Amino acid sequence: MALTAALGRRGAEQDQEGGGGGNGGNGNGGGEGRMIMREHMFDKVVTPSDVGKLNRLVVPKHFAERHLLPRVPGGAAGAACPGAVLRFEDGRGGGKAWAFRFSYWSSSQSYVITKGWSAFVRDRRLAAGDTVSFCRAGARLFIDCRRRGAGVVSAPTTCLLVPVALPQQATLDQDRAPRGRRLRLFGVDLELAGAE
Amino acid sequence: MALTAALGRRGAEQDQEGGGGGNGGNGNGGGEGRMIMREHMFDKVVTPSDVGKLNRLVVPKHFAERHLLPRVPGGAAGAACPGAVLRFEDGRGGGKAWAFRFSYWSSSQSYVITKGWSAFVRDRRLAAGDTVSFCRAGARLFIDCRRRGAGVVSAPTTCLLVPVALPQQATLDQDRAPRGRRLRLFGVDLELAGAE
DNA sequence: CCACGAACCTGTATC
DNA sequence: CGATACAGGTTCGTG
Repeated sequence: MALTAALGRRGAEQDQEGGGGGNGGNGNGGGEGRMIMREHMFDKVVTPSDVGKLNRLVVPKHFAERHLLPRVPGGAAGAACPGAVLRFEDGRGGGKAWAFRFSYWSSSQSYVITKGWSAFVRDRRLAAGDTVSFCRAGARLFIDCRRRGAGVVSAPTTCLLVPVALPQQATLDQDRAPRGRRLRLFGVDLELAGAE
Repeated sequence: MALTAALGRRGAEQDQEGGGGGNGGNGNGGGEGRMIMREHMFDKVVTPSDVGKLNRLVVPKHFAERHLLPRVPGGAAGAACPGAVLRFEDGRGGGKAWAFRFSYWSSSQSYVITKGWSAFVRDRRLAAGDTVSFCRAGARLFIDCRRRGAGVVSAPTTCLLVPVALPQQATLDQDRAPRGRRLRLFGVDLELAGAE
């Protein structure tokens, strides 16, 4: 994985959209913040259907198989794994999270995100042409989006560094992901998850 | 419960729709007929979806919980009770009966009758705006329907008196329903089921 | 391979 | 006005 994180972007991203607001959960308390490296998984420029009444996001097959399928509880084997629920934290922080049902539709031979997707579209005002971005930090998944035509501020927005308040010290150890390497950089704990 | 049965309506209801025909079962033999009071449970004016391709009848929650849930074999406790099969006798007599799967769909928070329902819709030519009526006599369930706009013939059609040929003398005693009061009226055995 | 049916999901009306 | 009920969809297994 690339470690091209831009430390300076941290503040910029947080200020990106002040609205919305957290709805409780493990909030992003200011106190003893740690940092976890977010590995970019993939982006998709959403189609009109992705944000329309179909209530589903088609996930390109190679993205789905490379990045999402290995994250479903029992489905790395490539089995059909019907309707796994994946939890994505709001990439902007704030503690909000989204539960998405990740399925394979044999009729169309495609991977889709169904249940929960329309709520995200509404909340983030996602429109055709916008880009959804999926990231990961260890076993934790993140989703974010940017407006169409919104040029990336500095370099490709592939890896971001976000502050995360760990609910408990043990959180990282509870991850079901294979242990990634750790390193401490500039006084910050980083986790290099899932080296490929 | 109301005891407003109209003895005189007996013949009228039986002549209501000569077609159809019995398909065996415990037929309504003429001989030693008894009478059991049918307690009206609830009606529903069916929607286009109820008689369309969805193959299901949505049962209004308060009706389902008050009248159907207590009738499922092990589910009076209010548990989810997935997919109980309830047997409804044809309200017109003739010995025909319908087996319906009665389920709770947690996704829509609603009770539905699924398997077996479409057969009833077809057989009775049920159309949107018609009314399905559910009655009960002890533990025995009955289903009937009337055409849209077909005003009730005499008084609200809430309690009807129907002839029932008991397969065996013991039938009434096998009822799992709480024992209702009995009375003999005009030489007829009546059972007042489920006094409220 | 198609038709049917059972399960599931969601927007909207309603209280 | 938030929660809920339900009417109307879609998907998918099965025969």
